[in-house]
Amino acid sequence: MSTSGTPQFRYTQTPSKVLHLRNLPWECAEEELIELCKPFGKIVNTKCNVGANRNQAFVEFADLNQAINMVSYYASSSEPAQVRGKTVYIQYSNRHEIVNNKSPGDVPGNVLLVTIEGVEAGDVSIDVIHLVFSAFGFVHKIATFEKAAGFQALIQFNDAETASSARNALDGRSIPRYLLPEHVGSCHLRISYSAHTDLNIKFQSHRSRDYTNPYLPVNPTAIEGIMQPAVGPDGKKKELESNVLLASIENMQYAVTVDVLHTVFSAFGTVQKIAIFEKNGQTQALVQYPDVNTAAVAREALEGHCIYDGGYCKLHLSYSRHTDLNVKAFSDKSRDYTIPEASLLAAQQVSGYPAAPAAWQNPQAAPMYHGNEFSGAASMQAQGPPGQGPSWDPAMQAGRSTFVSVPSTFPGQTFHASSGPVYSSAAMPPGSSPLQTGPTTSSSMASRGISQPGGPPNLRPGGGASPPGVGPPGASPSYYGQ
DNA sequence: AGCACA
Repeated sequence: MSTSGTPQFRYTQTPSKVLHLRNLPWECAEEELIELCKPFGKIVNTKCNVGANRNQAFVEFADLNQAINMVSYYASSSEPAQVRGKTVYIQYSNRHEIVNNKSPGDVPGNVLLVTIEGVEAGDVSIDVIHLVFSAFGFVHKIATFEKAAGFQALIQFNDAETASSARNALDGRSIPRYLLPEHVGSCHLRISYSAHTDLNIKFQSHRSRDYTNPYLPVNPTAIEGIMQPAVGPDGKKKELESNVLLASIENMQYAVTVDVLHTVFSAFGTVQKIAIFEKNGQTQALVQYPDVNTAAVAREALEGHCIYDGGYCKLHLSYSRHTDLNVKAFSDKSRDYTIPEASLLAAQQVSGYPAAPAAWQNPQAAPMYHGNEFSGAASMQAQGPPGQGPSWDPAMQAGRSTFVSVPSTFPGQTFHASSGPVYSSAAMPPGSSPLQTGPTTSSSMASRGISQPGGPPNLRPGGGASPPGVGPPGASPSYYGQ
């Protein structure tokens, strides 16, 4: 009649799908465990390297009878269960399921996430990575990128077995010295599994490769060497122009939203895409125009100007190396205005989907936002529980994104309806009302018919000198049906 | 050789 607190009698545990294995060799690999147990049934979960000595493990069978089969087999067998020649002691676990067994990175898959510790991105070429990992099988695709964790690569193999062999052999090991530049000290590989099954490589470049598709276009802006700054006739470095501007926002006392940027930059032409991200603690944004000329005009006009009065949110503009941003169509940090309104609205009607693990190891962001500009985007790949990534992206459900393979196995994903961004007036600096006309504040925005819900910028493009040939930028975006 | 994880 005892309900709780009754100690389990030592040697008469009740049968459980979960078996407790002791006296395993130190850091016994999961594969060895599975090898031992799979003759008795389907293994649904394992936990290895348990205990202070890391020589215990748990194995969970799909069916209780399978566990019973294994225990009773070895109970009556003359040959004890063995791993690497060591006798393994098997009992029913006193629990009935293995819980919290694996972090996402431990769930085997055909794509590896490799962190190359102790190197700069430039130290290890994609060819070296390819060489190292090709030892274990045909490498289909590689995408490299930088983020807080360091220089990382996604390596796609044909199957999980191949990926696993590469992981087992290389995790914690180093890339051979002769493949590295002299100045590189140690260089350890930290390898886990990616949740992805197929990387979406857009270009062959020094950052990404698709070895299955030799006809994939070479990204002219992403090949090493081409990116060397051109030198003008005067011998000075000539900045490469681009239709995409990189804006650094200095003294950002107030929130700068996608909409604010859209308003500001639309004064010079159609803004196609915007992405906001953090770089070294500073907010930056990429703003894409259809052509270089428009970008150049915007750059000239806006450079050094402040979005808000009082020297707040000062813009510094340069040309990005990107020519076509690959951004989430509708998030709080990015917008793709080239997407037809209808599809956006339609996308927002979609409901009932679990939140996508978003950009968890988003391979798309990786190759597309290479370089220094987009560590912010890369940070969306921050390792962590899937499903806790950035906000749900309607575009994914709208079928526009083909790159995310949403693992259906992650629990705890909740759908948060995306009702569109809400721009609180807190984003607007006090005393910087758009309607206020001050020394540096013109009413040009209002006269252009721009009315932003959350505090339109005071910035007057060109300091009063409107760029030639630029008309009213049209109504503010109506994507979110304001 | 004797039960993890929160």
